[in-house]
Amino acid sequence: MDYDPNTNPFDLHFSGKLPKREVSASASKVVEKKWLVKDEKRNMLQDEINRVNSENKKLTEMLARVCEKYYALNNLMEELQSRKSPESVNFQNKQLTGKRKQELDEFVSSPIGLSLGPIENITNDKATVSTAYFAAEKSDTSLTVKDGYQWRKYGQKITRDNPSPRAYFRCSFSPSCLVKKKVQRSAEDPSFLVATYERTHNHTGPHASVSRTVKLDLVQGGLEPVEEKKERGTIQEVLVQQMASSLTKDPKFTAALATAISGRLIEHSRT
DNA sequence: CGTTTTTGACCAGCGC
DNA sequence: GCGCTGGTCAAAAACG
Repeated sequence: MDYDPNTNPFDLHFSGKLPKREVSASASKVVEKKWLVKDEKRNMLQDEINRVNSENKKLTEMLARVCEKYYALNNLMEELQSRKSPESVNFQNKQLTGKRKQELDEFVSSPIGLSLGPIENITNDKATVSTAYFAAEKSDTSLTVKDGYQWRKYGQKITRDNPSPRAYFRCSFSPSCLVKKKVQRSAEDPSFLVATYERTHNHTGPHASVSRTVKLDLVQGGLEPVEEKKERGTIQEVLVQQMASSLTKDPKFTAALATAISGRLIEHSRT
């Protein structure tokens, strides 16, 4: 969308040939004139770049708004769908022996989630349970996960088969929102935080800078290539896919990408 | 001063 | 009943 019909490659060709010409007295005047023309053209181009730049900004904002609406709609769809089909997902769940085994299997075999975070939903009449995995610094002991919602911590426990504690959170948006989550470092790979969500929010989705957090996690977090255990390889792979899918569906990331691309185009057109 | 976090106490479920 | 475990409560402390 940044193609500009007014942009003329003339300048480049001209300047490229300049040094090779023999310079006579009359020719130098011609060159001088051409330089003036070039200056004028450069100014015009600069104006044009500025105009396109501001246009890009507006388009980016529009895109962000559209994506935000899409995101909200997507959340709603997700909620409706999870209310509809309780049995199919539950089947697999009941066959498993322990809670923790279930958690792991769920992670390894599950399809990629629809939106940022949840990989799989398990629904019954009482509650919706979903699990999400976040990359985290090993040194970070806070057990907080930036998923865009606001949480109030109400407990912390040491569990039997995991050296790191489990933290319990409630959604603090409103007392009527009954969503809870548990966050604990993965026993298999301590560079992940495992967040387990119960029920669905009865209010609008996250407004915080989720995409920025995800970007940060990608930079800081455990996405360096790891090639040790088989299990870990699978976990890494799924996480990468999940994040990729999350990012492409995240409006703010899309907007940021658009801005970045337009920035690059402008930069390119300057050279 | 209101909100959030911390943390030990308490409770419920389960197996023995 | 008893002990173990996971989940929650609530008073005190910390925070903004």
